[in-house]
Amino acid sequence: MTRKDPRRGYHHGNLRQALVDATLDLVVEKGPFGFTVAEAARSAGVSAAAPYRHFKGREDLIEEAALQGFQIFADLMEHAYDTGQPSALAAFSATGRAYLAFARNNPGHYITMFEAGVSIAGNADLKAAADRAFGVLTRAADDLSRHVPVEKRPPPAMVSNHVWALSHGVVELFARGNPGTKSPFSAEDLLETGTGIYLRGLGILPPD
Amino acid sequence: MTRKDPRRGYHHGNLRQALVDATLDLVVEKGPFGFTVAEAARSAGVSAAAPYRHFKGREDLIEEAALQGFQIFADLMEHAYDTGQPSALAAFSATGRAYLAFARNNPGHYITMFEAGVSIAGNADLKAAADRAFGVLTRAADDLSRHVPVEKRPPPAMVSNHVWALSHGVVELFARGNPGTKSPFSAEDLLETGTGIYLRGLGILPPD
DNA sequence: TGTACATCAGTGAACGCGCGTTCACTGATGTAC
DNA sequence: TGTACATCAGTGAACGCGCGTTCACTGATGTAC
Repeated sequence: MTRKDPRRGYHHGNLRQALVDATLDLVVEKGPFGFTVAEAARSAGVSAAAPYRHFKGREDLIEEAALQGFQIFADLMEHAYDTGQPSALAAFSATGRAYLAFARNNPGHYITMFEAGVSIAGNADLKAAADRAFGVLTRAADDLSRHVPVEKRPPPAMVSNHVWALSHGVVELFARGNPGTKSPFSAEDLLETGTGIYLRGLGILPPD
Repeated sequence: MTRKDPRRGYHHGNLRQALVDATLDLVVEKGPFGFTVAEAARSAGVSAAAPYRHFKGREDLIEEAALQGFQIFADLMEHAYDTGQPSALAAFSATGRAYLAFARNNPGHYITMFEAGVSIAGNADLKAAADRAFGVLTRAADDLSRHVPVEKRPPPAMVSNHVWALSHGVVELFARGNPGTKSPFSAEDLLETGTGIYLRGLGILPPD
């Protein structure tokens, strides 16, 4: 009989995932480069050598964490998009909110994905998951663009890049305690109002 | 007579600045945490102990680099603002372009300022320089806001936060080769078109 | 102008540290029959 | 069901490494008189 209890694996039981989880915590606590394999092992309660049974090395471990992040992210984005259907506007807004919610609720993932120096293009799995996530954003932007008169309609990829940049900027500057960059406005407010004004500029929302 | 040639200091001649410059290069080359005091010393051609004549430690060196960055940044922003006067719109656009130009031309500074984990709030000099820079952006947004009917005028600080977030997001995602995040559009185009649409949304640019 | 002294920016050796990684190993788990 | 064997996830010790930092030092530069 093969393992009846999937929570417990061989010896430790899911050491692989425990290491990924430890990585996510460490990266939040000590910054994207404060993370060390040794410390991840320590906090999973195993020897420093154990991680090498599951990962080729430090880079491999971080990439796995980032990969899981992109997969969760893509799932959330897709779900948000579906939730907003059939309204292009509702779908678009929902993906924006999902972006911010993901960054807030999964700071470890967000950091490994965007701040830990992982090369997305250098790893086919990562690339695929990242493309899936941003594909949703582009699709949402595309749907929305159809409501804009052709002659003043920017390319959908451009719209999704604008929104992505705004979202990422808001996350980096205002969704974390990082710098002395306190804002009187919450990240959620900033993203909501920012995209609102932007959509008015596109002519999708009424000028009031 | 005190030093007639300010380029050459004592022994090395401006070791302090040479170390800062080395830091800026290293941080671009190896990422915000790939930087080490030892390597900065090496590339300045001095022993590993020498930096401690000029800086209290690693953190102090990075903070000096970031401080110089904020000062240059603030100067550029002020100059851009002045250049655009008396048109509020021209001044505003110029500061946006200055932001991106600074990030492009001073990647080392930008990294030490925003990605190296330096706490801006924790250093009074840094805080002052950062406030000066973002004060310009807020002033530009404030000037601009006066052209918006009061009832639909968002707080100027909110507008400047929007623009800052968009600018930062564009820099992080599209102005560097970092991730697999290639865009068919240049960072300059994205910022220009993005703020253009945003300003239309504010009712400052005509809807065409 | 010359000399004696003070200052100070560097050196080189040394330290303790924690890291990433490898390796031979061991003991628990799974499997064939 | 029991036994012999294979597999495999861990261990613990060891390695070489480069780092940040300290320290006593030295030799160049500045300064008082």
